[in-house]
Amino acid sequence: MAGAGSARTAGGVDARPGPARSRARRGDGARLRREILDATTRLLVETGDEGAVSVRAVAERVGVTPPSIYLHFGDKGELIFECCRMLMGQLAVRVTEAVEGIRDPVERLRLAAHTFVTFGIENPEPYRITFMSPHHEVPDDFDIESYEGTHAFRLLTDMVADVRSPRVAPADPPHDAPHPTDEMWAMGLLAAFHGVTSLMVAKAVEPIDFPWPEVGPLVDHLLDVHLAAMTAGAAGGVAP
Amino acid sequence: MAGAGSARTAGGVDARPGPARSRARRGDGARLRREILDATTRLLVETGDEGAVSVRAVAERVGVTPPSIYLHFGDKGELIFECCRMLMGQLAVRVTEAVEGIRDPVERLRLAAHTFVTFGIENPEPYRITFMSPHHEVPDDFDIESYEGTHAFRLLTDMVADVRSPRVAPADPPHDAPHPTDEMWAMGLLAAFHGVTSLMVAKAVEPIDFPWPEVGPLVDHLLDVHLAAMTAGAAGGVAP
DNA sequence: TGTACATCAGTGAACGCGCGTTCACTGATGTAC
DNA sequence: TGTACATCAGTGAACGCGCGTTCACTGATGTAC
Repeated sequence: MAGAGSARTAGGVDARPGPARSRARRGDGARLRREILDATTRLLVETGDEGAVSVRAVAERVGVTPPSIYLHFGDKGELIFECCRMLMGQLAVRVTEAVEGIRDPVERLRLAAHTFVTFGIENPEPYRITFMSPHHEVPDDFDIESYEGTHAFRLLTDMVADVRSPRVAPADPPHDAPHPTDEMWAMGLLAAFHGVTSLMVAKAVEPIDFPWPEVGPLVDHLLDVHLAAMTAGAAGGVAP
Repeated sequence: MAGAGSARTAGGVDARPGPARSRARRGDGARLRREILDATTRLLVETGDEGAVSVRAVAERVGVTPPSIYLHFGDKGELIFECCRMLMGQLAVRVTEAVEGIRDPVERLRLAAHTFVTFGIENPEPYRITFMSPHHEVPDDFDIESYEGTHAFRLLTDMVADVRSPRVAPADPPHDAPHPTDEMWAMGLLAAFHGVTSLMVAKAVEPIDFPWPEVGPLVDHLLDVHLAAMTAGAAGGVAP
């Protein structure tokens, strides 16, 4: 079975068993864990289909039998959750690296936005599972503070604060509402860019020739809109 | 089997067979079609889980055997697609009715946005399948012009045009780009509100106590941002 | 008014499939004496 | 230096399940004569 067998099993997905994986050395059982996470992510990215990710398919791609998965993950849900967490971390790292060394706050924000959206579009299925699916249960030991997403959102809030500094109050909103906080601006931006990514990732739309604009210009437009609004009240605004 | 049997089958979902459905009269075979679509939608709304919607579960809820589904739908995909289309139509109707009779363009836009987001949040699973899933194949006879979504987007574009009339050019964007068209404004708004809905619908986030803001204020904020930007150049803007 | 017949709405039983998961096991690797 | 043994990494076979779909059928309903 581990020899030169048929590569096509597990739901018709090419699992490419790879070159007869060698058994891990004694203390190195964790190696398989890394390989499983890796294979799951690649399966998700390459097939672009959550349905293609079964315990069996992952095992086959790693070059191991299905029960081996349970040596490292309690169940399938745990595997998927861990996988999403890893990708979330990668996204955060990407964005952080992209803005590194850039001083102009506006350019930082712009680059962060484009990086975020691009990452999502390049990894549609992981993005979908992480941000658009209701399924994965959160494990008991989940800690919001050590969650990569939390750091990322804080980074966004900081970027917003930098853009708005020296702080200006926007023109009074047309209805009776408090002026937005940095967190509100950040949430608005997140919603907007997530919205763009989400629309592009839901490929349902693809075969319909709906006049979607190019992604880049749309992201720039949304940024411009926010930047214009952020600084609109600069002239007559109230600095706290 | 059609008597007082166990209501709990088909994946543990309560299918509630209902009061022994009577066979349709001779020319009224289409009745079942409507009932199937109805049951599918309700199953989707009530369980909030796409996985709960199997041909068997739908059949049981309607009070009919699984093969009967194939009397009216070629396969499961066709059923789901038809169901989404119906919901899309309902959404369009809801929004249209909501803004009916309201003269102030800004208030129209505001009401449309809140109605859209609320509909999505109240029907998370249908919203997810319709707007956030890549699965359903588009049938061959699909006509974009008669698609409810197309009308809805046109409605949005018109609302944007009304708000921007008398037409004003926004302040020059900070980079070399053309001024946004009505379609671009509409796409930006759609992305933003879809983003909000999408985040709320992906209940993955729910068990994590992330500091999501209230939906209403966030929608208002995004509207304010767009309105401020739309009218920012009014003073020195160029009317075409 | 009565009856043979075509049509239509739906049934019952079964198919093959891939899935997640379990359980008893094997055989290589390192360690203690 | 040699050997018994505990441990660890992974296997092989099987489980029960629900799924989408098919096929030959049944029995009620309306229609033609």
